[in-house]
Amino acid sequence: MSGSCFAERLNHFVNLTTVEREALARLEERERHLRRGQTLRRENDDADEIYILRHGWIMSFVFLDDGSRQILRLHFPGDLIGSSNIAYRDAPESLTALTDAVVCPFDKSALKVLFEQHPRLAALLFAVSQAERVSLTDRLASLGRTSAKARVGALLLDMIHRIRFMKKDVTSTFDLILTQEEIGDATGLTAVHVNRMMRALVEEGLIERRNGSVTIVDERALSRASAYTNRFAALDTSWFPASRG
Amino acid sequence: MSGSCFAERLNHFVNLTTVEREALARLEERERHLRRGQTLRRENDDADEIYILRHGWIMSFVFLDDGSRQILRLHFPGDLIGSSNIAYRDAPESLTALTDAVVCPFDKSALKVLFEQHPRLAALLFAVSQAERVSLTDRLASLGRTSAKARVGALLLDMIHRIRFMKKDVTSTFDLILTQEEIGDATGLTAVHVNRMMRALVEEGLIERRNGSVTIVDERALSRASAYTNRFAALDTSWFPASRG
DNA sequence: CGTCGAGTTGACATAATTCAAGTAAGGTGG
DNA sequence: CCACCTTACTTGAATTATGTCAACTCGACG
Repeated sequence: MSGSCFAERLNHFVNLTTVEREALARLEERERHLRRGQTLRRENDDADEIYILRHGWIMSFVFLDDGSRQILRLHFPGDLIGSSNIAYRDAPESLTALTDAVVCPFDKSALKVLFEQHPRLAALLFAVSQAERVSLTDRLASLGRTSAKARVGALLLDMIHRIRFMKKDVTSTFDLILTQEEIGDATGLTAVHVNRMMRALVEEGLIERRNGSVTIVDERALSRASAYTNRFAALDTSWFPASRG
Repeated sequence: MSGSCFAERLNHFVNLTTVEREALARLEERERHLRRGQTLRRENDDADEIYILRHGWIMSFVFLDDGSRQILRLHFPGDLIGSSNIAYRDAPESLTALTDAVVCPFDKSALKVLFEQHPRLAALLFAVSQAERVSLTDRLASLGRTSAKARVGALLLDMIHRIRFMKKDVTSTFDLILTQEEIGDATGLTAVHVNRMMRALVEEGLIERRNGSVTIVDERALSRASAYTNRFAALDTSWFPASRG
């Protein structure tokens, strides 16, 4: 029953039944391969598709009228992406691959079956989306109320935590992937200032850099300096309906 | 079948059946009255309750370590609030009344019944929460990539649109309610700078102020200047399961 | 009548941006 | 294998947006 990294991720929170796994597997029947830099879809596209990210990293972002870009969220394997047009017919955000990537597109009508026949999965989806919401509010507080250095630090911490969540090895080193311009677009800064803040973090002994990889040297101090809250507590599944089948 | 402003709001999107209305009414059996300034719950409270806001305005916010505050969202009648701890046991955000308010608290276990017996309502809840998510990403772009003046303008526009959505009269004047300090905490600015930006907007003829009320004079220009996107399009309900009963 | 919270204003300080010029690394065509 | 591009990163100097501090007004309220 491997193959579905979405099921694998959801299985962190509840023990999926065979029937539930099958239902999830049906969302991942098709595959689409993307090369780094390739755009999966653009703002305002009329899109009925939602995607499960299987391999690689993808970012969602919007452009403002003046040409500036805001990166809304980084997506990792196991994430449900493009979910915002569960609500809307037109995509409110663009999706572009940060690395070579594989996604599984499915039509949003597939959710209908899920909600009808697998209430526990529906509840789980809902809970996961609420957790994503909290993650967004954390970023809102970061952009609204913390310094440039703290924003960059918080982004790095978020990345390492999410990487650890996927692979269980407790590493402190990871491939940055993002350019400094992209880090700026995620944190609301200019590339130049991101550069300065990264070296400041290095000078203060909080991180190290080698080629394209970053090591979190003093995670405790960095977390404090960046006002970072770790939200990787278990989901509260107590209210979920029983599984069917 | 009045009384439930939650049902009333959801009825904007689908025609609720009698059975569905009854299920929703069950979420609003209890009432709790709050006075302006009163806190409904605090960050880190162990909270099993979720609320439907019936009257008045409420804000959700977090405090950072340095004592600064970020207002995450303004809530209006018909909103589901405290929904973030559908995912978590401990509340990630505080809730405080901006005006005298009435909320209907219900235990999150009540959602279980909803997901089991009313898949269409569950789908609707999910879609509404995705729309909220998009609203949060709009704010993220506002804080990350627009000027102080634009952020204040966008907040005012968001308020007027949400007020219009509740009451159908197409007014351009509303009671601001928020202090300039609160506007600052919502937009990531200081109270002093909010003051300057508001008067700049007045001088440019975009808004007017009288006592505590604000009038949007030139909505088109203000929307452009604030990079504001109106998301009050209809929800896409095409994928919803059929209603039961 | 005095106090308090909110709004207003000016002078000054600071964080972040802009502009400009450079370096380093990787990829490509000859 | 070299010469040439291109893209990302780096750095300094000047500029601008926003924050800080402090003083004052005004209206509400007890």
